[in-house]
Amino acid sequence: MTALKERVTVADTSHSNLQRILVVDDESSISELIATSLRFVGFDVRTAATGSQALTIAEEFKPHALILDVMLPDQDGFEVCRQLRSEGHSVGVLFLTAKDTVDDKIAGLTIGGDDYVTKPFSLEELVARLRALLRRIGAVEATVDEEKIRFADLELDEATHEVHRAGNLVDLSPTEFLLLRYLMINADRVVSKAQILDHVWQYDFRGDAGIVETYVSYLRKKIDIYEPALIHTVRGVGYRMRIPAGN
Amino acid sequence: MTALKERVTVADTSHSNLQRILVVDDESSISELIATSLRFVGFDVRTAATGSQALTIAEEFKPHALILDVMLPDQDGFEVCRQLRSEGHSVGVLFLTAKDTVDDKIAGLTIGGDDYVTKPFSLEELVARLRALLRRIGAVEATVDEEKIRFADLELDEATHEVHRAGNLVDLSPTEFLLLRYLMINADRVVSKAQILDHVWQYDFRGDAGIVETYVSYLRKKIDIYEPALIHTVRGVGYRMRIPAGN
DNA sequence: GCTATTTCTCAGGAAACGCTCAGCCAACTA
DNA sequence: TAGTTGGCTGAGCGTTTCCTGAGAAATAGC
Repeated sequence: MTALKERVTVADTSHSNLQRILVVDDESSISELIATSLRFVGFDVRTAATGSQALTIAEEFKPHALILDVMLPDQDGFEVCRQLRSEGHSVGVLFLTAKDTVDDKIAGLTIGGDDYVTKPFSLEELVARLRALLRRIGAVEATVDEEKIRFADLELDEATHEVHRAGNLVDLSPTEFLLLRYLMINADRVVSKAQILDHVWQYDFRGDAGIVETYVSYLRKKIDIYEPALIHTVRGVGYRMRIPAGN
Repeated sequence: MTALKERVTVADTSHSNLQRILVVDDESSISELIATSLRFVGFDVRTAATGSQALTIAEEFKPHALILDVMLPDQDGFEVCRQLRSEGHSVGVLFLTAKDTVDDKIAGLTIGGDDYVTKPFSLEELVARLRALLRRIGAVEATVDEEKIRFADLELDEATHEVHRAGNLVDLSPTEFLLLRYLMINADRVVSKAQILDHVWQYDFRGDAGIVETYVSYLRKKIDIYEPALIHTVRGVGYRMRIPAGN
């Protein structure tokens, strides 16, 4: 799914040098979805279903970050977070919250470097947010990890959410931004509409894959009005970002 | 009986260095078709007809990948997948789904390097997808395994879906691509029209074998306009891809 | 609360594709 | 050489795939 370089052969875990993420959600379908996705892009992941279980696992797993549902069966996510911090763990937290649960508590989150994502989310967004969080709390060793993705004369900045093509600022809607990001990360490879749907759209999206066509069309009108066109369709297979020149 | 079974098992599988694939489908005609085909191309294959059976077999067989029908008699494919993953198996899954199940069920199928194929499928496509999946999840040891197939000055790239002949990009339709792929994989060997039909076309194709001739013709006009011609007819037998030079 | 943006559905049209068919050519046979 | 068989290929047609504009519904911003 994501960039080749991020692919690390899934060996095992114990004391790997991968970043360790603890996913806490009582719905196993959600936590497994996240875990699978994160493992694939190169994280070392554990899951927990309750707050107390999370604390136990965190004790020995020592995660760099948590993805933490605020609604847990035993105690709420904030409580888990507080206990963890009181024990001296400097861990970043990405909260998961239902859309309508966005009350005051969450407002103050971004101050501490934490962040939150509302359910349902798109996997692309979750991973992007998690990466940003890890960068902020300084859990990323090397700073090879720039916040910009480049392809040809296209430049996408994760920090500012800005996109430039040939030096010109391009204004994109949130979905367009995510889609472009996904295409750029997979530059030079064909990605199917199903893949795009699974990664860019929210996991509960139940509409037609035709929406991908619509958004590709939007993107083209914004970034491929410049030469050369970079988004190419591979009929019957999917889309591919590439520099056509070389033949 | 157990003795016999175990002997056989130990003899050709248990700790073979072949890649292990577990095929799960309640229609034995389908799972046997797939199993036979995969064994022939060098996989170690087991089959299961239900979800629980799949979990049991997976426990001891430890497959590198699953080919999993989403519609199973007891539980659906997702559940099987989730249970397997929650037990820590880092297994890739290739889902099988009926074409009209495209509604709500197929969401999330391409997460974590997984993929899906709709029934009816062509064996060539299934095998190609499976190979790609194994590559993505890193189950292939040596990395000699590039995503390109080469023969003479022909080059077929699975990731980009591009074909080059003598450095020139050649544009192929999906079926043409599959056919060329099959011929290249069987380079220097004669393949009959029936074989081609069985592997390249969907297993429920009930048309005339003459369509193979038509597609070979298409292919020749696209790749054998260069010298030397690589696709040769073996009259009364089939086709063979070869470099003519030698005699 | 109203407006602007964004998301999503839908439908028409254009192009590509899969497939059939028929006429023709080449190769083998007697 | 003539007949027969197998293979090649152009033409045609129904279907699928993709693109795009228009508009409804949801959302966010002011």
